[in-house]
This record gives sequence, structure tokens and C-alpha cells, in this order.
Amino acid sequence: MPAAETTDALNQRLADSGLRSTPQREVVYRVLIGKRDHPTADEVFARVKSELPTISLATVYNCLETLVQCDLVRAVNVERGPTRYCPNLRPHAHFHDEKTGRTHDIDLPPGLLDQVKSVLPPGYDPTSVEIIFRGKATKPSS
Amino acid sequence: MPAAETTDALNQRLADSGLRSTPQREVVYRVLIGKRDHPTADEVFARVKSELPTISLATVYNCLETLVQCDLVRAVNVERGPTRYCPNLRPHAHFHDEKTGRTHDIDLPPGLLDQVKSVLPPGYDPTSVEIIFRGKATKPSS
DNA sequence: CTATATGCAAATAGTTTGCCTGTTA
DNA sequence: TAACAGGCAAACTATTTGCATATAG
Repeated sequence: MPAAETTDALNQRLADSGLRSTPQREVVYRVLIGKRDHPTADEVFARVKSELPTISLATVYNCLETLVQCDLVRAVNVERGPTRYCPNLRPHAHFHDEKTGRTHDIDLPPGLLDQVKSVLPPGYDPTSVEIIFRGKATKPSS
Repeated sequence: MPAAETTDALNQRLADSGLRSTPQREVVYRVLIGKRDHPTADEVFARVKSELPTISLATVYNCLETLVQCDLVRAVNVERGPTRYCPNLRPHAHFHDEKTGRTHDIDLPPGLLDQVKSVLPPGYDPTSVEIIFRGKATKPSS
């Protein structure tokens, strides 16, 4: 995916929400897309600084929150501790490797989320479903 | 369930893990069992204090962590913010009502968790699966 | 031009730690 | 009577806020 394309997608979403395009938002988003290892705000901050040395941590928090509002990024809390950010828009679950502390994306087959939702009694109207596995991954990485 | 019974269960688990039975651990556990509304550590602290006025917040954190280690209680992070505690040992999911901020337990049919686990590619060995729904609940409560 | 976003520093919330004292088995 | 647990205060981490300045549309 060319850089221009993801930037266009971002600008589109920002415009749709009446928000402005800024260099900070663009770089934060590109950093997330570029390395999808579920970084914390601090980690995003470190990566963005190399490209935008004057950015502040507070701005990184603001940009991340903006991206979450635009539905371009999901905030993930697999464990107590800092929130992590995930730009994967496909329906997927998370596998938290308790050995390494890393979180892997697990693609879900079509229909699985609907199947899971079907366990809800009437009166519960879900807008989202999150599935988190925890355990050991013997797979190399992701 | 009589109080003595849950205390016995607690003492059993503590003994199994080589841990001691203390009044603080008992009261923290009984408070969780008594009102299963997924309280935060602070909320547990407030409830326990009425029975054990000299308990400290640090001890409440310690007791909760102990109960989690003994598998009598699950720590739950449905949203950014304080960890919440759940003494429900049945296989269940959580429904987080975004209107009220409350979390409801949703019992799961037998086999559902295995079915969900079956989406994992080889190499992923889960010890637990967590399912979190978010949305609106029109149901009265729980 | 002006509403919105950034940068900085201080404030806050949640949790953990160190250390000394008390209690349990 | 040891090893373990509790109490207290301070430290720490993650995040939010207030406010002055800069910038995008």
C-alpha cells in the first residue's frame, strides 16, 4: 500500500468527521501502519519523534484518540498497563503471548463474530465484539 | 451459598497454593461474592472498610492479586481505567454497557469457547479466552 | 482570520514498592 | 518463632488537563 494511499484514507476520515489534517496526525498514523506490533503511546511517541522531533507526548495521545474516534485504529487493553494501538481494520482477535508479552492478530473466519453474538440474550445490542486469547505461541512471530 | 462454604473454598485454595488464611483475604473475597458488580479495587476497599475499618488499600490490592492467583477471581479490563474484579467462575463473557458503564456477565453455552479456540492456527496454545461485548443493554440489570 | 491543534508543564488516577510491625501456622 | 501478611507513605506509571502559541482551512 503506497504511503499516499493511507494518507488519503486518513484525510478522508478526518474530513468526514470535520477534523483537520495535520502533519502530526499523518505521521502517527503512518507509524502505526508501518509497524503493526501494537505499540503503546510511548512507543509511538519514540517512533514519531525521529521524523517529527518536536512532537509532544500529549499530542501523540491526542492523535491516537482522534484516530480511534475516526475508526481507523483500535485501542486494545490485553493486560493491565498502557493501552496499545492496532490499525488492523479486518475482523480479528488478539492472541497475547504471556511468554513474550507480544500480541498477535488472529484473522477470524466470516460469520464467527455473528455466531458469538448469537449467544447474547434478547436486550443486549452489541456494537462490537472483542476476543482475546492468552497463552503460549510457538509460532515464530507476526 | 452459606458464608462458611465460600470461606471453606477460599481456605482450600489458599492452602493448595501454600498461602495463609487471613481475615483480610476472607472479607475481600466475601465482599466480591456478595455483590458481583465488577467493582474496582477502590470500591472493594470501601466495602471492606465497613467490616474491617483498619484495612489499607495496599492490602486490598494484595488480596485481590492473591485471589486472582488462586483462580477464584478474574481481573477484567473492559475499558481504560481501573481493573475490575469478577468472582464468577463459570465460563462467561462480559457485556459492557456503554451507556451506564456497567458490565454484565453473559453465560456461554457449552462448547462455545472451544469453537472460538478452533479458529487459532496451529502453534497458538491458549490457556484462556476472553470475550467482551460492547454496546447498549436494554435489559434492566443483572 | 479564527477555530482548531500543538507543546509544555503541572495535575491526576491507579497501582506498586519499601520498610517496619503484626500475625499465622 | 520464623516466614508470611498487613499498614502506611512515598514512588511510579500512564494519562489528562490548562493554557499560551502556532497553524490549517
